[in-house]
Amino acid sequence: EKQPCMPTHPQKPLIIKTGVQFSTKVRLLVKLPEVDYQLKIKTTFDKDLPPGRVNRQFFILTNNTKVMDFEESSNGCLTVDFRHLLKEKKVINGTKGNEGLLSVTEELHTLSFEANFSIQGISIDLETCSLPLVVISNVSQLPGGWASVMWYNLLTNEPRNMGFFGSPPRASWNQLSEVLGWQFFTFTGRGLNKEQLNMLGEKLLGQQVSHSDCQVSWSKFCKENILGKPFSFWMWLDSILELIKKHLLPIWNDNYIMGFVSKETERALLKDQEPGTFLLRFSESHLGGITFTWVEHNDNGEAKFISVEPYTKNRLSALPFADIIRNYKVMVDGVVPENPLKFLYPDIPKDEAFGRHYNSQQNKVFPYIPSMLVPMSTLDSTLPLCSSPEPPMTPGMFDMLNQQLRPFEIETAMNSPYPE
Amino acid sequence: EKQPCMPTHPQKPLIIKTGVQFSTKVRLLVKLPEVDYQLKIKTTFDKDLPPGRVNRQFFILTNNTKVMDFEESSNGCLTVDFRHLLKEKKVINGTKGNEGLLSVTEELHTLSFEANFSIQGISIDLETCSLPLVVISNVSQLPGGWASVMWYNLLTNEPRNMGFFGSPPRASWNQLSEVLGWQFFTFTGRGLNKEQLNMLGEKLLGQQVSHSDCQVSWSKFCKENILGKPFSFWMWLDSILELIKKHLLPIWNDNYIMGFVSKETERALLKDQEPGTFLLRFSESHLGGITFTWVEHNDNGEAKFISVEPYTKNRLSALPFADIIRNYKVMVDGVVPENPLKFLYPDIPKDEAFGRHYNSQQNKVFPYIPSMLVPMSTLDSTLPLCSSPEPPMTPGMFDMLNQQLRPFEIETAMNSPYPE
DNA sequence: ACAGTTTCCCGTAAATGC
DNA sequence: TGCATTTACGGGAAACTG
Repeated sequence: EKQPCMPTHPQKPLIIKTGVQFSTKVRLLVKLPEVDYQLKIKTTFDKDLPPGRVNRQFFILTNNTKVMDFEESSNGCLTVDFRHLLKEKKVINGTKGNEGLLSVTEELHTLSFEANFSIQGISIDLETCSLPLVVISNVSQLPGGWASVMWYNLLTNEPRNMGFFGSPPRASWNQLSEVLGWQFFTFTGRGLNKEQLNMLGEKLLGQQVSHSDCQVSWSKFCKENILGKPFSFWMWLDSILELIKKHLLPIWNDNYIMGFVSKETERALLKDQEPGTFLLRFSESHLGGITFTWVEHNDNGEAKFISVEPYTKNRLSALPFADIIRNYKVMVDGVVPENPLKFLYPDIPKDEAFGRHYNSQQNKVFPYIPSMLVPMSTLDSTLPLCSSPEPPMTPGMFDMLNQQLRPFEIETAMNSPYPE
Repeated sequence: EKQPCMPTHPQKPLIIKTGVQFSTKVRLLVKLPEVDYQLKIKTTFDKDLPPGRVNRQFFILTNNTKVMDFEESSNGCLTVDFRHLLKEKKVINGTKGNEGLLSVTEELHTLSFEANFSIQGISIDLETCSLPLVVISNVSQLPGGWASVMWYNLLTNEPRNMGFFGSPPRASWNQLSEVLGWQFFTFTGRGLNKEQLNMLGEKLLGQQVSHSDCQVSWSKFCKENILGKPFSFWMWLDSILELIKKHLLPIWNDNYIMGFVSKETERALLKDQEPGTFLLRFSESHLGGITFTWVEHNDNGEAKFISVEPYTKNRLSALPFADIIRNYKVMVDGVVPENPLKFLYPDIPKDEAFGRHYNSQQNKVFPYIPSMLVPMSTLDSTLPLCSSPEPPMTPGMFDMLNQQLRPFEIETAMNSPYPE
């Protein structure tokens, strides 16, 4: 009879952080006739869970009973807000939970809600219970916790399979890619297009004709590190999500960040473009980084690709990315610096794409002359700095890429270059 | 018999922040013969203070009794560490404290320590009490709290005059300037020299032949805003102290920051120096800012002084100050930029002074070319940007300044230009 | 309305546990 | 020892409160 809406973290329901307030909404779906008495809701954490089933035990610090209020907006239903803290109960953990392998963010909990009322002499007990919750103690655990919530809700309809992560099912790439697109759509306002998802699928599963039916394990998604990197696929992807949210939102939403492109594809795309054509790509080697790559041509007409060291949140909070693109300079042999970035791929003049995000931060404070930070790379032309070896490219791949990625239709110059 | 050492904030004793642990040391100065029993110390907050005397009431959250331990290091004395939280007691504040005018950081509190033991059948009570404490709820109140602690301990020897800030005495500039110098010495490792203190005295008291015997009121020191500025003298000075601690420590300790110089003095000093001679000065218009001023000469030989927009902690955490000085460029009419900073006043070549603090942050990450931030000012030579009017200078002041500030003796080039 | 004050809580660093 | 997890708390911002 009651349908609990879940406690919320900033936009991330079903995750609760210890020591931080959270609120819960319980909606009574039956309409009680003439409710002039007060309906008390009692909330319990991990009510029915046998101790030892879970590694950590928690309790609700504040008063756990609240009286329901009428709420106008929800047409006659009753709702109630809880607002309380959660704190770990220190228990001498004799028999440590069943799964020593599970991490904290894989441990599932629940909130139970109970109410009792009597109508015409009949006592009625109501009880309901939340979907599985993840309890974290620091925001640094939020990505992991959110991965669990996503995986659970993607792969099961069971209301409370608390042992879910004891043997988590696999997800098909079809399912998973849809969820990943949703993540971006929900948190930034723009999802991922087919090409971007393809790159992600390839990163996760290797080169395949079609990823759709490939199965992705929970471990591969979130627990194992990417080969040669000190982070997992989801940690990497989430770091980019955070980077967009904090530093790249307007540019991302204007669809000016291709973002997820392999270095091979990048080269294939830029190869035949005008010198100074560039695109924006997220770093695959570092968490939460974005770089630009532009194409130049040697004297003998050969294409050369140069990428700048990725910018991370620290750098970007000193200088917004649009201003970096605007003012970026390369100085060769100490000669007059030049901004090598001319056209956003395929051919949008830089200022046309980013002009309205420029931040003319020239704040005139009278006796002083204004000063700004200019991002700059210094090259020594005697050193072949840019001769990074071509990454391996499978035969025929170039054509495939071309086919797959070419049909970008630009309607007006202000339009996005990467339609979905 | 007991001498309490005080609870500590990061280097700031006598200030306690609610919700944060603090520790206290109580030393028993008498040596007890054969103490084989345990001595319990009970700690009470604001023990004897009549309620209503203070606006806010607090209590110690954790267990307030602790058993003394022997401590080897303090030759046979007994010491004990308390470690507990302080939380405001919510009181329906019927009769609000005696002084509605007092701010939170002017409200004084105490910690009392009690112990009881019996020796040869005689029961002995010991009791002692801390110096007045300030309780704050956020670090943003730390500067104000610290000002109170300084003022109290500078101007009274009374162990517990809780109403001190009801009518706080004045300090002579002699006393105060000594304390200010100590502050810098204690928190940075380098104090303030006579010229720097002179500038501060002038800022606080106006131009006087001698400030020594001038009286500074508590209000002028810490409560009233500086004329035309939205902050008080101490808030301004403390913001600089923080800036030094976080971003300028080595340069400050090398004595390369003149820092406290009036604009008049600055011009007088730079006037006859080589073009490109510069000095470093703290901003008087903004909290926690540092700028450099350099001298150039017009075609007609007239000296021109240019100051850059002050750098604050945000800018400095993107780019350390030494690197700003190293790479700073001025671009006039889009022509090849040039670093106008040549000699640190009076004549130390820039790289000699700051070279060892340069941060060659060129981290080569293979496929990428490194990028750095270059601080740059752009000027349009058609606009007379630097023609800020000469600040007023009293007659004869120039000579006085010259006399007063000239005798800088430079022993070697690596030596500090501003000996104390 | 507003300023002084407190609360809230992210995010880094340090401490702790295993 | 190293890694996983929690605690600590500075600092910016929002909420509170007279």
